[in-house]
Amino acid sequence: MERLNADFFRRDPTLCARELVGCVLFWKGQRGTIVETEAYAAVGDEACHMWFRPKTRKFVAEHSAGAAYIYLNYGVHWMFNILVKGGETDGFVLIRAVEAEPHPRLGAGPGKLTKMFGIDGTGHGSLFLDREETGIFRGNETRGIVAGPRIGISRAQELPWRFGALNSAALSVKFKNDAAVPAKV
DNA sequence: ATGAAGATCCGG
DNA sequence: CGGATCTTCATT
Repeated sequence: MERLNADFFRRDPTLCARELVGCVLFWKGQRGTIVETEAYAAVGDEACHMWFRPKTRKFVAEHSAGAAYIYLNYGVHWMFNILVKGGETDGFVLIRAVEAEPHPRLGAGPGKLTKMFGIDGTGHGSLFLDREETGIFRGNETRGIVAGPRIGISRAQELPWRFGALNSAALSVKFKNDAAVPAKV
């Protein structure tokens, strides 16, 4: 399998998010097939942390493409994101769900998958793609990829920047009126 | 200092 | 549907 390197994350966040569906995430002894992601853009996206969090803008300035951006949400759940730095197209990809053994819905949500993998703040800022015990490997999603509005945000709800594997049992939330997007190139 | 909001999840 | 439980940020 082909290991993804930082170059993968030097493109448009929506492209990165879409192509990550079907790839396999490895993290300290566990693996999961990514079945749901969301893209967040530095420019023109009011839902992105960069829009309203100075600390996030600092993080982006000080880290390179492919770095893990991990934060605690609601004081309870760790969110696992990957930094995208393509110049005009900086942003993040949030990993929202993975298929994993043994229980199909063990990784069916952004907070659930970090708990499953043991991902927490200690990984924040790490270049995990290049580490021995962590990384992402390219896969091919044969079920088709669908897109829709992002989940749980209050702004920019119109952007269809959530991507998922069609009919996966591990989606955090089912897609409504699934509009299949073209498979990757 | 203090308060509000937040890319969620579980249980009643 | 409310509570958990912590960080960031704006306001006092």
